[in-house]
Amino acid sequence: MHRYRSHTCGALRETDIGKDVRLSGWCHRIRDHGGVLFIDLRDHYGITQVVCDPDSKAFKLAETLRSEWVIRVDGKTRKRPEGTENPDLPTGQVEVYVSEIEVLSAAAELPMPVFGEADYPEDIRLKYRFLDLRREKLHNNIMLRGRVIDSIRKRMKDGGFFEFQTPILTASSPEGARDYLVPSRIHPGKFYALPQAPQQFKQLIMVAGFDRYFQIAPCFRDEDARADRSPGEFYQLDLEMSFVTQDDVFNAVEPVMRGVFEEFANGKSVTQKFPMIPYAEAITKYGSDKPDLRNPIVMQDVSEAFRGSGFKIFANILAGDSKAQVWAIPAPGGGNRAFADRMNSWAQGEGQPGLGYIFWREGEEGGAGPLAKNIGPERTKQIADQLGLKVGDACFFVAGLPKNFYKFAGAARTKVGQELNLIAQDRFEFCWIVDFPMFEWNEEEKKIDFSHNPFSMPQMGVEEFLALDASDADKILGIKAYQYDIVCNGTELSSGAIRNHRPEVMEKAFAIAGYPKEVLEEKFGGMLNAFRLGAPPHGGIAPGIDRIVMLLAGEENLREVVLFPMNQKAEDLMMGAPAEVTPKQLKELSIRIDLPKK
RNA sequence: GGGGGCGUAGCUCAGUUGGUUAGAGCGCUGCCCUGUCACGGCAGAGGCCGCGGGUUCGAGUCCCGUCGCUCCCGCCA
Repeated sequence: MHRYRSHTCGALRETDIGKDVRLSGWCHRIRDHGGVLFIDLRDHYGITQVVCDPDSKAFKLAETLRSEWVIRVDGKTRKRPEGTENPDLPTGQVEVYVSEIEVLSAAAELPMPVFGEADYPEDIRLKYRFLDLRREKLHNNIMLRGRVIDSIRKRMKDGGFFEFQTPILTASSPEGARDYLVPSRIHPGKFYALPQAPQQFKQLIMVAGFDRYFQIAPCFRDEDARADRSPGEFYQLDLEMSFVTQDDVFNAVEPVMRGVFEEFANGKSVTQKFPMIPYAEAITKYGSDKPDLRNPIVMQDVSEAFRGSGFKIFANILAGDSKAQVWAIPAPGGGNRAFADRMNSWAQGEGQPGLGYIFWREGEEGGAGPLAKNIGPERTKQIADQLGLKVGDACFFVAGLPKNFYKFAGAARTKVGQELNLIAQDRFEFCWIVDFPMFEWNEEEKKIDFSHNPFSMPQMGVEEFLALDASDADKILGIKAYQYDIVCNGTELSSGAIRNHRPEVMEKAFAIAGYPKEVLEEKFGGMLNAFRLGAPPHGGIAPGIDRIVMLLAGEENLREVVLFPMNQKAEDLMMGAPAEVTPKQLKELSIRIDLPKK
């Protein structure tokens, strides 16, 4: 017999009754009845009930066992007595009557239990990650992650993509997030950077003629964390294709995403054909470039209903600036004062002066609330007609310059959807967001910036683009890029683009964003050189693996789907990173520490 | 860098207008228990109420500061 086990803890069935077996695992739960003692023995594969009584020579030792001790047991598989079967366990028809126990590893008192699903503080969970990972939910999430990645790989290879590895130690890039830097010992004073994404490498792979690249790629960005953004490092399904249009990329990626989600959706429905929503439309309808389409609320411009009206605050805002607008956020089913007031105080909590509203209720079919009184019944009806609102509904209003308030309007749309339970929980709602602006105005620095990444191809003829005059800001700011996102349930899952493979267009684009040719040469010289020596038109996208798994696992936080995550302050509490290093190490790197003064 | 929430036993939490000795459940320790699977029963240990200062006759409770965790904003080509 094997030293540790003849079966796993999830293996035994009625067909094994009568067999002498050997199991190893953790003492998940121990129930000592004095004369009979049960141990739920757990390993990766499942749980088997192990029984001991005073007739067994292992009984004395069994009584000393504690939670999470690792033991080996020998015994005989037998049918459970009539009426004591456990239908919740695959092994629940049988049990193992123990003849011998060997303690392989004892466990001290636990800082957190493995048994049960009680919530524990994150710092304890992170410090004792290996215990947390023993727990069913996290264990399953990590296994799901592995299966999702397997599925992605298979689908990508079936789609004609080839897997490549790109360097981890590379050069710092001037755009984008802060880099993680690695000092060079051989070149004192110089640094490698960890890649924020293998962006340039994958483009160079296209220039090298490999045609279709993918990689489950680690990416490193020194940015502050969010619930859906790990600090430090995360993984992307990075992919790139040659000789493609935007549609070709969509047709390659959409089936992979849909297929993976359908495979692991667990009964939830998945969008069959991802709708394409232009960026500008997403902003005006949903107040976000990552709209949650499970939320049926669509906002509308209702400026005309307020222009010159008796509601002076809005009327004055509209009169004061031709670009000012009033947007309506319909709230079907929210037609009562309590809800409207709750939204209003929520808005104040968000730092807004308040949230104007009208609601329609029995006896006040013409609209209730101070705002309705100010603008009068005719305009109120105009709003109700435009938005299709009826008795029992409400509507909220925000006014000002859309570029300043659209985020808040989007947040209000989400809040209304949540409060009124309008968000369908049984669906994965996908869409493409397309036609992102190429440039944006940087108000702080009074200059034009790239609005997304500088490698996208502008949606403009080469001649016309090269002829652009830097002073023609309006025209420049109106240029769209072949830049696109995949959004699912309000989470940005991917970002991609058709790349700019023309050196002269790239020079022009960087010039518009205020980067002289020398900077471009210094920072992107490698890629620029490549583009001067025969580059195929190419494009790609990079879906975030962690976020995909998070959605499929039904988790709200990335840390629930990452094996060994860092906390929000980018610390690994288990390994103790980051940490100080020895003076000798620093000296070798020609680095002297100069801490900021408190 | 900024804002919100939280911080009471190992853990989850309760703790009234500021008022005797700060409680419960889980876990832990001991004893009892032969069919449990969230086993059950009895007993027990375990608290700088995050930390520092203040108001008060009296602070877990009120005020100020600080630290920790978390969520959000900035940031994330």
